Amino acid sequence: MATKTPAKTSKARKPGKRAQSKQAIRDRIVKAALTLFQTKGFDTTTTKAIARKAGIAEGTVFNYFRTKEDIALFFFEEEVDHAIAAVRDDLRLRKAPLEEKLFKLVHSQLEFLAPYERFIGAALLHALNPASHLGAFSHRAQQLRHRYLAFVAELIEDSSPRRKNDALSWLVPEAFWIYYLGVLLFWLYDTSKDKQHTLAFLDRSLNVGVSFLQTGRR
Amino acid sequence: MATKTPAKTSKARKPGKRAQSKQAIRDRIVKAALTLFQTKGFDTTTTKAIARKAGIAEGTVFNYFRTKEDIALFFFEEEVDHAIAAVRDDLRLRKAPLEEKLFKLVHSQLEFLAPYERFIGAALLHALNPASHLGAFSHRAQQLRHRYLAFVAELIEDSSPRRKNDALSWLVPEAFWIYYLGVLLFWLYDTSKDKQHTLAFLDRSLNVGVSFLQTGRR
DNA sequence: ACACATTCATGAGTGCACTCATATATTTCA
DNA sequence: TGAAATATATGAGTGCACTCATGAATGTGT
Repeated sequence: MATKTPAKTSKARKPGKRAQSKQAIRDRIVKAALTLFQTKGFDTTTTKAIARKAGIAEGTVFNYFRTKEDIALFFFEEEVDHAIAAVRDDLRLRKAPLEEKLFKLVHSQLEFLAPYERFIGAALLHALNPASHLGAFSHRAQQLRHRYLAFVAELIEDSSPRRKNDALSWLVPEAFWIYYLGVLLFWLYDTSKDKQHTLAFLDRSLNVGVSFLQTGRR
Repeated sequence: MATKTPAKTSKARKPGKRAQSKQAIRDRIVKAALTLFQTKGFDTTTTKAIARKAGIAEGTVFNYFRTKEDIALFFFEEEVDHAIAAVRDDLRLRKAPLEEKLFKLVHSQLEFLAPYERFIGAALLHALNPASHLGAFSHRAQQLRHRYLAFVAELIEDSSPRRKNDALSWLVPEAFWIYYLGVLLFWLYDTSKDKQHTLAFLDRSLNVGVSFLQTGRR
């Protein structure tokens, strides 16, 4: 059946059929799940429905994700990685002031999330529990949050060096996290064209926040 | 059958049989649940087992608590109320410095939690998610957290009046919350006699924290 | 004391996330 | 190329939290 002549020379050589479909199925699951989460909500979407929509058996879902929540988490991992990369790879930002970097960071996130606004709304409710169900991502969720905040801390550190031992410094990422959740809420309820109100709010509040941070610190 | 002659005079009069057993059953459920949570863990304790231990049918559990998590939440509500009352009712504390009030608050909590150390450990893991499962208490949990932090804010406000509009003031309860979780962790792993290390840590850290708070603020 | 209303206990039933033994497809190696 | 080894798909099964129709117990008005 297979007209394949794999020239498996030395060691690492085989983007074989397996690896290919593996990636494809993973994507199909995530896509199907997100569509359903978006239209029916997280809780009311069954794993059976996800499997059906993805064209696979129910059990197969669990070969790719340990739990239903992990599927959603995977999405947020992509979202955070995407946003961090967007800031890292923007050379123009290299020597830009802190508030511009943070703006780009959050803006990238919002862009990524935009197509799934309904789902995000539901997810956020959970995540505010303060840590329930969807926020109850259990372990990887913590890691993700940590990765995100570590990046934020890195940006801050780059912009106003030293002062690491400041008694307040560990609070700043916590505060940013709360701020970020606030922005998300604002964004969700923002009915202005292209979410312009959110962007304006982001711009202003970051300016105020950063300048407060730097004044209070030095 | 009933040899009862209820002199139902005017309006509000009847601690009837109903209300009595209602309270009793509620207590039986909570007690049974806590014992099981403590010995077998939260997740591995089934509602059926709770019902059996409480001597009632499984469905009855759900006449008293909407979810299994609500049972645990009820326990924490009692815990917080108890601790707040302990501080409020201690007249000697009325004009004591802030750090003493906070000490009493947290100390009361730890005393209350002591018999269920194992369960707390499990619960804390969940609650750190940052908001998962047990922390996923969904709504009442938020209210509880809010009630607790509002009381803390009240104590702080009493001790160093004014300065309400300080840009940092909203962060202080958040910080205290994180601090409190830290204390719990410390306490859980504290093997010293009567948890003396925890108490010493509490004492010292509250002194430092409060004085920092007041210096930084005025 | 009797009927009507209300509250509550009951446990079989439901739907769901997740497991597992088995079948099937892919890769490896001679 | 074929057969052993390995990775993956499958869907009936499992255990659990939670629901609901029923009936029994308690409360209320006469």
